[in-house]
Amino acid sequence: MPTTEQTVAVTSGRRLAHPSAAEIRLETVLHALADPVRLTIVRELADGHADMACIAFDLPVSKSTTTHHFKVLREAGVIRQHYEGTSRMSRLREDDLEARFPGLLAAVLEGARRSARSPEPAA
Amino acid sequence: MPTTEQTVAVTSGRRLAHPSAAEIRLETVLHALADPVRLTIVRELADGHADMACIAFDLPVSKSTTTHHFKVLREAGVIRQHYEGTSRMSRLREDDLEARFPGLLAAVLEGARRSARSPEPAA
DNA sequence: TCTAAAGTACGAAGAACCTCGTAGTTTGAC
DNA sequence: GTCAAACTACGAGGTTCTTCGTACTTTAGA
Repeated sequence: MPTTEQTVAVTSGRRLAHPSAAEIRLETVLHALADPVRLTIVRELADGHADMACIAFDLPVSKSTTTHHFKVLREAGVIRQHYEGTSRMSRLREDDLEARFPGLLAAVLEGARRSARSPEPAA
Repeated sequence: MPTTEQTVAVTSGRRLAHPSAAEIRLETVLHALADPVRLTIVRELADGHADMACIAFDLPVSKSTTTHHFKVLREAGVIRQHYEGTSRMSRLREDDLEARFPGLLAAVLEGARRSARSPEPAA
């Protein structure tokens, strides 16, 4: 029995479904990371903003769209979320991703940082 | 002037548009790799089948769909293609991808190989 | 208790994507 | 010149994705 994912809901009764580490699929992860808004979220989470509330991200989309993107990331196994009061805290599942796809997240994050520095090298 | 991509069309007059190495975008690459058919193509190209004709891949889709997927991979900068007679040869742009996103292709390929061995760990 | 904050669920509109079949192009061989 | 092989271009059909607004739920605080 995989009990890895049983640490849920500390200050709340609300539950959030997460895939177990073994259930994380490569194509789902790649698809989750292929969206600019979601890549921004992941990059900010990686840059020291762990356990951030969704509202803390300054995203160029509406509130419900933000919710949607966090859900996609969570269901893909990229982030873990838990409630704290009315806020939902998010954190990268670095260990689980590293175990399943070694080097993938690091490579994507490094690539994202480069792209952020040199957005589009004049086509 | 980037002259990296000027090696085209050896035995043919037909041209194929490729992005230069600097134009390869992370999100486009991730999106290109997020499809199961395209991931199969990339995995086979990596597994020693460099410079394969499109027809040589045994894909579960029609001929025109195959063409479409190769085009997506080429326009994303993942593969390079050139004609040889009536055949179109494909090859991974490993060097260009490594230069722009170090470790990314290797991580994806390693993940794809693992997924191929243990497709779905019984949800 | 009442209110505000944070977030969810639902449905809808529009865009993008995957797939296919058909018709056309280019090449090489006879 | 004729023919087949390999591939492309085009459009269509159906699905999925992104985005939004509105209404609802849960929690914390006055």
